[in-house]
Amino acid sequence: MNWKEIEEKWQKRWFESKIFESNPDPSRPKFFITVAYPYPNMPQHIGHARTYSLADAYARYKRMRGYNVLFPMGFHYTGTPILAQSKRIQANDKELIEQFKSLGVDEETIKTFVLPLNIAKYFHRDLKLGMQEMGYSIDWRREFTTIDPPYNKFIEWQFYKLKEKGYITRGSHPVGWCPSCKNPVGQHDTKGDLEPEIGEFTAIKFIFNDAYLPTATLRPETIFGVTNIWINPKAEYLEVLLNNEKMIISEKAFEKLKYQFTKLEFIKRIKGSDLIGKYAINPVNGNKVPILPADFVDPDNATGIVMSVPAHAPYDMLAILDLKKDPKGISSEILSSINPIPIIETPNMSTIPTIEIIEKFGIKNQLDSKAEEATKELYMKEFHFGKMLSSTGKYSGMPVSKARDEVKKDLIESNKAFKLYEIINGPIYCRCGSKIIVNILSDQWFINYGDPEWKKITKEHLNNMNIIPNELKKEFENVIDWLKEKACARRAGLGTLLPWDKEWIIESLSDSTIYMAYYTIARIINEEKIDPSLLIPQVFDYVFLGKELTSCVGIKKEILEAMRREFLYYYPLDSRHSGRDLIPNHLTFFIFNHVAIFPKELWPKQIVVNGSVLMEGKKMSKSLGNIIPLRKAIRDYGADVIRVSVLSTSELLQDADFSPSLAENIKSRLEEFYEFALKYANAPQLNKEALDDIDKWILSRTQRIIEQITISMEALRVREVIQNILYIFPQEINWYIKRKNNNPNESVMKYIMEILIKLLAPFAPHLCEELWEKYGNNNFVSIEKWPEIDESLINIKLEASEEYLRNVINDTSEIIKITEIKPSKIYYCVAPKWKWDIYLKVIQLIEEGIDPKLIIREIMKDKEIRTKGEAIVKFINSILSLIISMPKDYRRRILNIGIINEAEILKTDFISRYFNAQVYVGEAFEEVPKKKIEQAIPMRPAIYIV
RNA sequence: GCGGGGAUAGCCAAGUCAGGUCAAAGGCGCAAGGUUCAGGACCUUGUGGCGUAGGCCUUCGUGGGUUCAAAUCCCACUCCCCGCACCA
Repeated sequence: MNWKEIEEKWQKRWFESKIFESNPDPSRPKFFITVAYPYPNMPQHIGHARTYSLADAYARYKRMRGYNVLFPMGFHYTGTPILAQSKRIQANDKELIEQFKSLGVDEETIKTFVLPLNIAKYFHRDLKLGMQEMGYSIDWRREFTTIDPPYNKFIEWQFYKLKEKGYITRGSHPVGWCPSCKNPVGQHDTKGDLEPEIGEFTAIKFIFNDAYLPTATLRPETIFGVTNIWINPKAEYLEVLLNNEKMIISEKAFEKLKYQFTKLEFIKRIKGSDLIGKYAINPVNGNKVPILPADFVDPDNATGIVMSVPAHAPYDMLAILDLKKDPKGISSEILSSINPIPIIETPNMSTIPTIEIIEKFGIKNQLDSKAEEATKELYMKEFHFGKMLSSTGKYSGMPVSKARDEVKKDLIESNKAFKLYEIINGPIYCRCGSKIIVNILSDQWFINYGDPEWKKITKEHLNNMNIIPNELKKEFENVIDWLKEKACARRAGLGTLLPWDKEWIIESLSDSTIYMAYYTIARIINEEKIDPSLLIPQVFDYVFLGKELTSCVGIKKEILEAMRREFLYYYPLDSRHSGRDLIPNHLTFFIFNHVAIFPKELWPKQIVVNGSVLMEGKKMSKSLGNIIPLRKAIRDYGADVIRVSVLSTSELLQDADFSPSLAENIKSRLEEFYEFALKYANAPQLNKEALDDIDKWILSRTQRIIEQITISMEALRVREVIQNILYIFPQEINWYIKRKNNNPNESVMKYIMEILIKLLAPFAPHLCEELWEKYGNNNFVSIEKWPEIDESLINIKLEASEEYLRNVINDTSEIIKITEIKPSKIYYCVAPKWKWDIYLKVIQLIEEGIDPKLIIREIMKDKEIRTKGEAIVKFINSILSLIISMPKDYRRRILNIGIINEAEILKTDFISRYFNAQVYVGEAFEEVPKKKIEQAIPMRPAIYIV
């Protein structure tokens, strides 16, 4: 079959017939479904296909269920990565150019990428074509980008709303910063794509003559254990004025702290070596401590001055031991006066744990790489299990984890220390080559997701929402709990200007929270070509909030009313789809913002989250070079194959594993389905009057599959759906064909295949349309009615009979296999009626909840039965444990069906054909040993083979 | 650290919420047979161990417990993955 031809044919027809364009229709229920719009900075790949294919399959399913489905799409231009990429292209960055090339972008196009907008436009087109080639049922009339002027107006309105509610705040905020680009840096701006991590240090002000030595630490609680101060003798230090106080810090620190403190002035240079041997005073306890040299001190980390706590910091202990071996001019008097001061006790650790841990790791000196590991281990243990000793005054007895915060707070409040920030996973370099530092932005705008009242209503609404899969609800709850202020604007990038402070551009996670509402009016804005300058806040107040329009706004009243109608028809949003990586940000912001801005009845109803796609078990990444561009994959395998591949290998939340061999497999499976279905395309319509039991059986099974798939579909367990259609149910069909001696009733087959085509249509729409047409229909299967169960075709008794037959055949095969008999005669001795009576009676009693131990007594109450005596007891004993271990509904089904005429079922020449042997069915045969005959129980005839 | 998810046969992956038809779906791989000039594809069968009668034994990360019955419920432990923000 020619996939490409079929795909193009149906995509064209769908487009021409406009069946996926949705307009308000009050006579039909609507279903509004959206997916997180993509960021157009690289080609669409298989990974994207999962979320979109899932949403599309869902949209198609809902459409077949009779909903007026709106499934729109937009493009998220907002943000800085495109800018960063463009800069790299300008700089002729080979790596990026190669990456683009390997993803199929031609050289000429890459040249145009010197303009950021060209990147966005190029990939916008790529993404859109990819979506169309995948056959997504999108209403393209509503398309927009987030830099379209009308969208900007919409975002401005949103921000005015947030501001009115008091959810916008302003304050200072530390960010990773490139001093030469003069911009905050994100992961995509750094060499090697490293995310700068910012740590908060406490700088404790040791008194040194008329100045301070600020020692920077992550463990302020160890201030009580300080024995000395470390300085790097090779480093340059400066005397500076910081917030009007004289301090000594390293030269490197001075350069960086300029970005964190506005009042910082140079006074004079000091050599590190000049400080050595002098004394400083611990501001907490007044202890006089010497200043000593140490090589491990990094002048480029924090202040370049370190306090020494040899009892609890391995580096400090090591440096002291090193110094005792090689004093470097320090007097033995000073060195001998330095004794570790324990201030923390930790279970299972000695009083001076550093000695213990140095021995354990076998560390030689302060430059030994193992010191880092030892430090981590000791810090971790002390933090979790340590308690402050009595020598720490008011903190005595406190767990270290608590003391750390307390000491820090107290020191800062009493002006004995101050906070400073440093990159703790550094050094990290900007793509321009400069080292990343911390800058404090003092006038940063935030959305205050920490607002307790806002949190509360958001959480309340979360509880009313349907989250698929449900396990994630808890995760959402936690995210709502710990969200704080979120910086919502930045200085560079594409996007909407903050309307009241045009120096700032609204950041991408903040301009994408309520845009689903914009889709409802985007069609009108696009078609009427509304002048964006007319889209003032009052317009949106009217359209979205129903506020009276007080003044003339320059847009025709009918148009405004149409927008309002359209919004009210589609809102609230019925289903929001994205990958699970968006839970801690976008999806939660989405709930927050809806709750803040819209009236309660318009809050979103459902969120659907799916896992990502792996490539042959590995994460897809540019560096691994294992990204398959979607459009290439479509050419290689076909759209339906990709759709089914990414949706059928794993459950919703799991990562799906894609591979070429999987795709090949799915491809042949789908082709098989197609060829198979084609055989019955011209068969006559089903005639319910002319059916035998086997026909009736498969028709009954077909109703079950409809039921099961519909349930799975509602819960979006799409893997289950596809598995059932493509693998599990076909086994039933095979059995049916076998039972019919390879002569299936063609009208039955046609009926079944029509149903399967419909059930598969949301997943493989092109294939199914083609088949649907071949089946003689001249409408689209995409908008056909989803199959419904035909109760008249359900036959429990036949299903049970067939299951019985299969079990007997299985048992027979088992015996043949073990005994290695080549069967010529098979005898089936079915259970006599009295056994059936007792069997059902026992099940009945167990169902009534009678203690199994009392069953025999209960049955024996019947005089009739008692006459049989011994045989009865033996029989009951043989079936009792079997019956007890049956599932409840299985027992009920047996009671419901009652006695099955086993002999009649087994008297079919199917069995003798199957085993190529003579088959005898009855209650007893002379040829069969008595003992064997006695073994028969209902549903399990005695089998004797010779 | 805080939060979330997970551990099932050679591999992938269902089953766990609602304990019982569970030696445990389905796929891949492997083996045998069929078809084929051959390869591929396809079809059938098998794929924990033992067994000349449909059975028995062991198994669902480890160790306990509840129950007539545990992959499933409870407790403890070990290991793995992901997120923690200004970045889409």
